[in-house]
This record gives sequence, structure tokens and C-alpha cells, in this order.
Amino acid sequence: MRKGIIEVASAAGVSIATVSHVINNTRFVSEETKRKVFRAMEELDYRPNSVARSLRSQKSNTIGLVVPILPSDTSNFFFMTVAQGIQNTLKKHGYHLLLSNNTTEELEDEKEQIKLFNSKLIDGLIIASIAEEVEYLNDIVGTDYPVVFIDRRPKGYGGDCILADGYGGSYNAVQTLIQKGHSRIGLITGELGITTSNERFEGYKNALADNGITFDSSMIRVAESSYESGYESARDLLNIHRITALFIANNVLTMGAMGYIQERQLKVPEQLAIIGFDDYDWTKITTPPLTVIRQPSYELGEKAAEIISLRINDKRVGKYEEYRLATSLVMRSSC
Amino acid sequence: MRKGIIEVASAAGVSIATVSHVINNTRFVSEETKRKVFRAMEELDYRPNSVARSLRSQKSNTIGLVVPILPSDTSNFFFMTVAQGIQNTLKKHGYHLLLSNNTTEELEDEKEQIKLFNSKLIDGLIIASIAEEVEYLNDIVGTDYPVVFIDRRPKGYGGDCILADGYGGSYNAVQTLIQKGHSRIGLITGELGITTSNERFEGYKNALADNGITFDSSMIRVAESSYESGYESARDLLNIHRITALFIANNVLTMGAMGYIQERQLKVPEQLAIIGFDDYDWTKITTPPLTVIRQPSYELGEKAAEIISLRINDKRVGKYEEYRLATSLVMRSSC
DNA sequence: CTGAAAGCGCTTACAG
DNA sequence: CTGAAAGCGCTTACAG
Repeated sequence: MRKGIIEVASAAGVSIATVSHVINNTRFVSEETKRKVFRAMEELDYRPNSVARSLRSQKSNTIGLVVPILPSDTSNFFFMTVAQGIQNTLKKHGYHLLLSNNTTEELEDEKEQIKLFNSKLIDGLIIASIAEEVEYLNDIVGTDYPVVFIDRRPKGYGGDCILADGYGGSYNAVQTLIQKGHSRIGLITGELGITTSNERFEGYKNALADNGITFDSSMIRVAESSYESGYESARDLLNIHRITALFIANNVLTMGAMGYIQERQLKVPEQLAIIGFDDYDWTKITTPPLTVIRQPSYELGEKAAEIISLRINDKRVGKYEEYRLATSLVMRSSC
Repeated sequence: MRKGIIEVASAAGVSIATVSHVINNTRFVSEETKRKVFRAMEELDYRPNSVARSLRSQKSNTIGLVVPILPSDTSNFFFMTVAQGIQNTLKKHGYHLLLSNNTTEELEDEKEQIKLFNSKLIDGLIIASIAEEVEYLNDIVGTDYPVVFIDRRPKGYGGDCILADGYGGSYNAVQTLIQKGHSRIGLITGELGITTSNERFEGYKNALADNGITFDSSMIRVAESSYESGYESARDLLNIHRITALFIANNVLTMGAMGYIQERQLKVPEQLAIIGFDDYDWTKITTPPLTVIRQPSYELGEKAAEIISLRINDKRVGKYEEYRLATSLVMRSSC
């Protein structure tokens, strides 16, 4: 049986109101009284029941996180790294993290998860929505708590947005390949629609254009996010085209494409120059080690956690902002 | 403003008690009345406030998960995969998942996180404790809720235990190397103490012994769990010894060791045969693709979630059990 | 077959 | 400087 505030109050010889105010530092209490209360809490090993606290104060100190991770997609560690960044910084701010994966890529599923969160009374929501358009949030969230969007920027609802500079990273990658003398540069990208993929695609196109290289859509493969799909895209592309370089615009696809390239025993970068996406340790151990565009995924999570806690505590009011975290080229030996 | 049970009751023309009983199916209500209540709930888009529900019923439908993941250890996806397995099956049982990483490898931190969970009223705890001895749980958890241990089996507190057969996997790996003609087989293992590492170490030793090969402790490197540490261990081992085969007993260390081996341009398996641990997609794309011991991490999470929900609902009472999930050898080209 | 009411453990006006 | 009491939104004996 855990002790409650009543036991503490009586042990300290004060009212429960005073105990509460001492805990929350919410009105003046004399040093003397404070000491007695602290002592009583100590002795009883008192921990405030945060369920009761939540019910009364209508705050839960809990943030909900919804990210899309297919069960089949066992290699997509991007959102997991983001989640870690979120969790670790949320903890510093005294918030808990309620985790929910959208495993079906269905919008209904996403809504359902948010509704579940609602019944638990969350103070904020961090979401990488699968939808391009999230007007539905008006019905479900209303103005009950702030929403922070990560990785992609949907339309139709107001919230801060934490993104990596995918456009810049992609431009940079293609520019680098061009400078190395390539002009027949293939692209494997995740499905278009979400801003993330769109921007990376734009970066590819603009880098070509700025260098006077004609865009050829047959050098592009749009793939769903899976190892197999990356593998097949690389195979198709390399069998049809005499491309001399390949840029792969996301981490799972990079892995799959490398699977095909390793199997086919292509000499990299001599026969094919490669730049992949996302900097994980495994990119150091391919043969040769992979040049990649790094996006700061952990930091993206940290930032999202920071921003949402500012919003919750009204430190930041007014216009929603978009935060862009820089990407960078990590040069190794594949190009 | 969200609607409460009172609005539903008055809209349906019944008492709140009846509404509650309809929702929870907890006593007989006439079909007629049920219909009215359901209609009212529908119209008002009523969602029970689970904070209030928790406070009153002393259940939260929430499970806490504590796993150790160092912030530096950006490649340790084992527990993340486990967490996914847990989350996905918990969702099916109607439970939420509260996630907390122990990022310091300090026992105090672990305790603190559990205490935080306690104040939120969790119904169960799933934990991969960093401690070999968890008697402290008696004070913190008492008998308030069931605890399920994953990945490693600590002493001093009663709870079901979900483990992979690390001993068997390790034995199998070494046995395989021996059958390929190797007798000078190095081992890189995570720090001993936790049962996981201990068992894998035992498997290594017993496989040697059963084949009449003398154990030589100078062929062993004990490393902390990081890419760098794996890299350095491989370097040390290969510089000192003429080993012809290497077994690496965890995933992060495998990656680090492969980093060194790739850099040194060793011919695998000709100059060095290798078996690693954990089957991730990246093991397919090294040169050559890596033979590994697979442990079913996602399934381990699923199992943990299943067991804890059985315990919570008293479907399973009595003696705590240990569940062993089989490991398997995934043969590729590195040995 | 259903209702009136207590109470889960806190926070927070109100009052002095 | 501090206390008495209402109330957050439910569940659950108790009663009929």
C-alpha cells in the first residue's frame, strides 16, 4: 500500500493543501513548515500519485509519439533513433513518452492511435504523419494540446515542424557526383507525396539542371521502403541503363541497393559510384565504405522534444515555425 | 471541451452507473437500455477518460519498459526491435507502452525510472536490468504489479523471464567453425556478469571442450558495447594472435570488428572465418555477406508482451517461468 | 433490472 | 502564512 498525501500531511502536522504547495512550489510556505513537510515525505518515501494529479490538473506530463514503422521494415532505424532523441530529452523536462507505431500505413490507424492517446490525456503530440493532409487533426485534437510534426510537413493543421534539410543533402550528393565527372546519375527514392521524398527528388533534379544535365526520368526508380524494394530497384536500373553513378535517397533502400551491388560484385566506385542516405555505423563496413548524406536523426528528436515542451509551457507562443536541421556529406570511398 | 459520462447519461436518460456498466460490460443491462447508451455515446463522440478510470480502478492499462541504451551506442538496435515487438502486441491487448531508456548504465538511474513509472501507476513492468541482482525491486515494486525480465535473467526477484538461447547459439557457432577445420578461434564478447554474455561465453568454452580444443583465455576479448570497442578488440586480437576464425558474440561488436577487418582488407573467410551475432539486413551486404547467429528479437518482445498481459489478468498464476526462444545459424559466406 | 452516492488522491479557488 | 472543502471523471459496493 503506497502512502498518500494525507499521511504526509498528518506526519508533518500540516494540511494537505500545504503539502501540495510545497511539492509544487506554488505558494509561499515558511521554511520551517517546508522542512517538516520534506522530512515527512522523506520518511514515508512519498511519491505523488500522478494519475490523481493529472485528473485534477488536466495535465499528464506525457507526450504521445506516433511514427510509421512497418513490421516488415526491420531495418528502418531512422524513427527509432529519433524516438531515442525525443525520449532522452523529454526525460530531462520531466515528461513521459507514450509510444505508438503505426504499423499499417493506414490513415485510420493513425487516427485511432491519436484517439487512444486522447483518452489518456496527453499534453502534446509528436507525429510523423503518413498523410500529406492532416485536417482531421482539427476534429481529434482541436486546441487541446500542441502538435509537433517531424520528418515531413503535412498541410491542414497548425504546428511546429522539425525537418532535416533533405533538399540540400540531395543537391549536395548529386553535385558531388557531377564534380567527380558523372553525368549519367541514377536515383532511387522512397514514394513521392510526403515532403521528405519530394524535396530530395527536387534536390536531385535541380543539381542536374544547374549543371546543364538533362533530366531523364527513366533513370529514376520510386520504391516502397524496404530492403527488397531497394534491391530490385538497383537491379532494374542497372540492367536497363548504363548509369555510372547512383544516389539512393533513403537508408533502407540504400541497404537493399547495396545488397544487389555486392551480389553482382560491381567495382565501387570504378564501375559505379554510390552515395547513400543516412549515416549509420554499418555504412562504414561495406566494401568500400559508403559515402552518405547524414541527417541528424537523434538531434531531430531532441529538437522536437525541446520545442514541444516550450509550447506546452507557453514559453513559445504565436506563429508556428519550421526548423531545418542541416544535413552533411560524409565522404568515404564509394564515390 | 470533451464530453463526460454525465452528458452521456443524461442524453440516454439513464444513470452514470448504467453508462459505466455498459462500457465495461460489468453487469447486466437490458438490450433496450444498452442501445440508448450506445447511441448517446456515438452522438457525443464519447471517449472514457482513462485517467479518471485509472484513479478509481487503480489500473492504468499501461506497461512500463526499461531498457539500457547508451546514447553513444547508436547501433544497438536489439532493444529497439524488442520494443517494437512489445508495442505491437501490447496494442492488440489494449495496453499502452511507456518507454524509458536507461542511458547511463547506472543502477540508480534504473531505479529512478521505475519510481517514475510507479507514480504513473503502471500495470506491469518489462525490464532488461543492468543489474545481476535486483532485490531492490522488492522495495520499489513490492507486489503491486508483475515484472517480466527480458534478454537477461537477474536474481533476487520473482518474475517471468524471456530469453534467447544464447548458449545454444554460441555453441552452434563455434561448433560450426570447428567443423570447418578451425581450432584457433577467437572470441569477442560483451562484458560478463549479465547472464546473456555469460551464457554465450559458456557456449564458446563448451564447444571447444567437447571437441578437445584447449581453451586459451588470451584469445578472448571482453569489450564494452560500442562500435569502437569492437573495432579495437578485433585489432588487438588479430595483431597478437594467429587466430583463423573469430566469433563475435553481439551485434554492435560485430559491426565494429567488421570495421577493422574491412579496413585491414583481410580476405574472409580465407584468412579469417567469421561468425557474428544478430541477423540484421546489414549483415547481408558486407563483403562477403556475414554468417550470423540469429536471435528472434522482435518475437522476444511479442512474447514478453503476451506473458505480462496474461499475468496481469491472472490467467497465469503461480510459478514464474523461463521462456527460451531458439536461436539459429544463418549461413552466409563469411565462414 | 437500475440508481444514488462514496471515493480514488490529488490541486486550487476561497477564506481568514 | 495556512486550512477546509470542492471537484477532476470515473468505478463500484450498497440498496431496492
